[in-house]
Order: sequence, then C-alpha cells, then structure tokens
Amino acid sequence: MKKTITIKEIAKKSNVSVSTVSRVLNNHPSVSPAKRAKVQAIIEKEGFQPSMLARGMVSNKTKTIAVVVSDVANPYFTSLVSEIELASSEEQYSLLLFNTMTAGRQKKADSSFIERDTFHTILEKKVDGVIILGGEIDRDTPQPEYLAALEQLNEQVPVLIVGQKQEHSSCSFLERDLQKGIFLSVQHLLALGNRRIGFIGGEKGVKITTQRVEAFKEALSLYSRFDPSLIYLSDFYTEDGYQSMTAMIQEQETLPDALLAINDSVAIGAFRALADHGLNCPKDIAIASCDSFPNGDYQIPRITTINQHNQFLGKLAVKRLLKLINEEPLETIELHSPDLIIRESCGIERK
Amino acid sequence: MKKTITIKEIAKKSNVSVSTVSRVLNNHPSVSPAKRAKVQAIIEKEGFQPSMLARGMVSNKTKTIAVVVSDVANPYFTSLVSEIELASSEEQYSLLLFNTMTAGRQKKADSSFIERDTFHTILEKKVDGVIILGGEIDRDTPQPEYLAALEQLNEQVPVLIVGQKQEHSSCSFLERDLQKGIFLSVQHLLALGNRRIGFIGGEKGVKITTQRVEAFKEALSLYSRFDPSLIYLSDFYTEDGYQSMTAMIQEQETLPDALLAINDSVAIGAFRALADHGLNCPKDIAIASCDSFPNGDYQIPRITTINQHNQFLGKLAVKRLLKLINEEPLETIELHSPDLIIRESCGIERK
DNA sequence: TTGTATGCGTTATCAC
DNA sequence: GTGATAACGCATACAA
Repeated sequence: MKKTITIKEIAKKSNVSVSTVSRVLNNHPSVSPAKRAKVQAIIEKEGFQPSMLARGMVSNKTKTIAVVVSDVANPYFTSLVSEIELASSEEQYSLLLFNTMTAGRQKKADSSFIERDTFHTILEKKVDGVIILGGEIDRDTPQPEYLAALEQLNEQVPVLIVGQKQEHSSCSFLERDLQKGIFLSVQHLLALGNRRIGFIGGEKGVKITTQRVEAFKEALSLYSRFDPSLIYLSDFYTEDGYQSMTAMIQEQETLPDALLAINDSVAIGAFRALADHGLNCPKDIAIASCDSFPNGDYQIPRITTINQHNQFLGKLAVKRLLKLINEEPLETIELHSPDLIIRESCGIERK
Repeated sequence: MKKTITIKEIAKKSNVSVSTVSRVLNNHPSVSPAKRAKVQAIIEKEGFQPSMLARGMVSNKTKTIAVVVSDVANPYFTSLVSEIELASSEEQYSLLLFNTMTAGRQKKADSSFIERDTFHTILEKKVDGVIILGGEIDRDTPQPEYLAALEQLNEQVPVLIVGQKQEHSSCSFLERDLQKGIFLSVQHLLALGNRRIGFIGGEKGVKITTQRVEAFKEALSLYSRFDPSLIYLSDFYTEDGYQSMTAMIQEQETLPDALLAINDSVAIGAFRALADHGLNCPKDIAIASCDSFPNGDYQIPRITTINQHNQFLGKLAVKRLLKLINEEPLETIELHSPDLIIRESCGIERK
C-alpha cells in the first residue's frame, strides 16, 4: 500500500505553508491567484485527498450518516436504504450501514441487545446523524433498556426514526399514514361486493401491524362486520403469507370473500398457498396488499396494492435529518398520502 | 447535543494520566489492578466511548469497509450486501455503503464517472478495505479511465472485487462459477426432451451475460443446436424479462421448447408476458433460471433455478478482504459449486 | 507501573 | 496575503 500523501507534503512541494494549502482546499478568498494555481496544480498532480479523519477531528463533523435497519433484504427496507443513500450522497454525506438482523430469515435472539450494541459502534464512529428503520423501536412496547439507550444516543447525535411515533421518546419521527391506505383498500374490496374480509401477515406486537389491524377493524365495522377470527398474523415475508393463507384454508369452513395482506410479499405467499390448494386469486378470493413492493405488477395476478411512496419517504428522511444536523427548524411534515393502485388481484365485482 | 466526553476527562476524574486510561482501554497488561478497576468504573459510569476518528489518526485503521454496489435494490446485490454486513460486523468492521445506481431503474448516464467519484470519497474516508460489487468493472471492456482510477484506489487500500476477473487489474477478484450452472440447467432442459432452447435477460457487454451466453452456446452445441436468433438480451430485471419474452412471442413463428433466464427476476417477467398472451410456463414453454433469488420457490410456477450460493460468497468476500487488510497470505479460493434446484418451471418431460 | 511528551492530518487563530 | 502554532482525541515511545 502506497503511503497516502498529506497536506504537509503538498505544502513543501508547493513552497508554501500548510495554512495556504488548507485555504486553497477550502476555497478561502485570501490567497493570491498565483499561489492558488500553483498549489492546485500540485494537488492535482499528486492526487491529494484531504483526510476526513483529520478534518473530523477539528470540525466535529464526519459527513457520515448511520442507517440502522433490521433487515436490508426486506424489500421495504431495501428501497428505503437505496433512496436514503441516493439523497445522502447528493448532499455529500456517506452512509454507514448497520444491518441488525433482528427481523427476517436470520432473526437474532435478543434484538434489543444487538441494537444497543449498534448504538455503541455508532457513537464511536462519530457520525453526524442517525436514521433508524424498524427493529425494536417498531414494537408496540420496546424494551426499556432499548429506549434508554436510544435516548442516550439521541443526546449525542440527532436521531431520526422512520416509523410510528413512540411515546416519551425525544427522537424525531417520520410517520407513515397507515390508516388511509387501509380505508382505501377496504372500500375497494367492499365496493367490489366483498363482505367477509380477513387480514393476513404482519407480526403481532409490532406497531404497523397493530395500527393497520386497528384501522382495518374500524373501516370494516363502518360498512360490514369485523370478524377477529379472520385475522391471521405471522410476519412480513412471503413464507408468512404462505403460512397464514394455508392456515386459513385449513381452519375456515368457507374462505372469506377477500383478504387484506400486510404487503406484497405476503400477498405473493398467499397466491402460492391458494394455488397449492387448487384455489385461485382473484377467482376464489380477492386479495389486496397494504404496501407496494417492486414487481408487484408482474405477479400473477398483478397485485392491487397501496403506494406508500417509500421513495419519497427516503428522501424526506434525509432532508429532515440534515435539518436536525444543521440545527435548522423542522417545518411541519408534508405527509405523503398513500394511493390505491388497482390491478388484478381483487378481480371484478363478486356476486 | 451533549458534548461527548474524552479520554482526558476520564483521566482527570480517575486521578490518573491519559496514558493509563488508554492502557485500560486497550487492555495493556502494565496497569495496576486497583487503577484499572477505578478507571473502568469511571468509564462505565460516564459511558465513555473512545473516538474512532482519533484512534484512526494514530493507527491508520478505521475498522471500516467500503462497499460499492451498482444497485442495492437488485436482489442479487441485496443479499450480498446483507451477508457482507453480517460478516463484517462479526469482525468488528462497519460498512460504508455506496449505491452508485449505475444499474437498475434509476440508471445514471455516465457510470464510469460516478464510480470514479465514489473512489474519491472512499479515499477521503480512509477505509481499511473496499469491496466492489458490479458496476463498470462488470462490463466486458470497462472504460480505461475507470480502470486507471481503480488501480489508483487499489494502490492506497486493498480492493476486492466480487465478479469475473478483469485483465491487467491488480485488484483481487472473487469469481463465480458461471459455466457449471449453465451446463446443469441446459442438461436438465434437454433431459426433459426440450431441443430448441433460447436465452433471455442479461445485458449485452456485461461479463456475466457474455460468459453465460458463451457457456450456453457451448453446452447446447454439444447436445443439440445453438440458435443465435433465440438469444434475447436486455437487462437483469423483471421488466426486462417481460420485454424479452414479449418480443420473442411476437417475433418467433413458433416458441422455443424452453428458455434459460439470466435470473429469477427475469423468469418472473417472462411468466407474466406469457400469461398476457394466454400462454403458460411450464405447459407451453419450460423456463429455467441461472441465478436463484429469494422467493423463487413461491412463484407460480416455482422456479427451477441455480443456487449460486451468494450467501457463502458474501462471507468469503469479507474473509478474503480481511486477509488482504491484515496482509495475510490468500490461500487459493474454495470456489463454491453451483447447484441445480429443480422445482416446477421446467415441468416434466416434453413430447 | 505510571506519567510526560510527541505525533497522527487538518483547521483556525493569531501574528506579521 | 501568508505563515507559525495550537488544538482536536487518542496511542505510544520514552523517562521516571
């Protein structure tokens, strides 16, 4: 490995002091055009890159954002991370990614502990801000130790959480409008003539599940009848949709007219389970999803779903975090409104 | 934001010098048990975290790895990134993620430039090592400027590339066995009675596409006949599979017996295109994929595909990069051998 | 065993 | 406009 060149050597080669080089680097006005040109030339020639470490030492800024996610491979998180990276890099920030795996296939045992440990590392790395996507904070009642650690973290560095608000937390939250999507899809299902409607997927004890089921109950009670025995929770992945659907097929004497799936992955799992029992969506049962994932429009059937505008959410998250970092005032949130995407999985009017 | 506590303040509160605190921090033997205990206590009490910035300044190590990926949202890259993060954190390394978007839906114009710019940032951040997944390096002939920048990067910090070897590059490569999978699937398709076999998906001018098509040609020529007019390249995503399949349906007088898709996403797109034309896989055409993605076993039909052991690949990448970082010798690679996963999309014997 | 002093690469404050 | 120099937080060689 070639030794990296430093500002001192640039100074020497340019016959100026380090301060002058530093000024050139930072576009300070007070440096003569002649010297500036000379120094610039040497910098180019040597391919000099100022060390962000050293800069960070003096400025207390690292131009780095930490992103904590419970499972990058979950499509919802993947798209968010992707958008966050894009938005960050546009603002010259780098992303430090922490994949805690407290969700998903390789779920770890003590999620709270792992995420606290992550906070530890984040603090060491001296990032300028933190974005948290899911994990322990998404639970209805996160562990007290976790919340304490989170508070401590937020004392040292601004923390933005993309998720539903947690009581007594001093962190900033970027919430999603969970209810509107539910109402839109329930109305859609009802309008198509479905009366008996169930719910599949989502993990018990997780905020977005709890809140969506609650909204589902409300919406359904308004027009039809809410039947708690038609709620089959499990988790957020395809295999969970498969399991829930299978269980429902086995346990219910007659299948409901329609289902709401917590997301597209779960819907896909349900399609598969139906097919394995000689059943078909939307012929035998209509299924709508609450959260659009990529490629939902290539499934068979194409999934009728809710666009939660996750792309926009990622950008907004970065925008808000940067304001926190720069101590600018946070204007009230422009919450994006979920939209219903009608495709094929709810079929046409039933009966 | 609370000011972060430093080693100096710990020293003062403990009535010892900073060196003693430093020794405690680094588990140096030469510190009396009494002082060690005292200092430890204060550290715990104050929740002191040594700054990795300062440590990096003196040690020239940041315990950070940069990962450059052309599109995190591509399932192949997502799984790799996930595994790499896991393996890294196990070794106390953090991940700096760069999502160059030189592939995928939001593909940028000048990929070579963007990635070179990324290298610039990586150098500034003083990471200990770099892992590159895809992008310009994956092209059959990467731009000379890119290769030059890559060489320069590799002079300053160890670079490991997960992808097919590039001539004249001094970087380390972790290759995938592309041929074996192709042979396995072609043989499978032939054994089922298919003779006329096409290929869909993959981008022209990209190494893995070129090499796979080449292997496909070889394998097919061995047993049957290779027909170049049945090669429909495009890109690696679902929509590309849809396009290729649609084009094939429209252009070919009679559909081939079977297809090889570059990956599961492309296969899914093909299924959709077939359905939109009243056709069905595997009834009307058999389709095998060259690269298994998550949830391929929940599609309709379940996808017969190749397990390239990407999970293993991610771990191996980190393992090898760490050896480069620690200047340990690199034993010859234990190349994992791809396996055929027979599911439903090739159906049963034809004719 | 312990403390002092120096340096890591950069910016900022101060003289000149 | 320019150049010393201190400071950032930590590790370490050296002294004691």
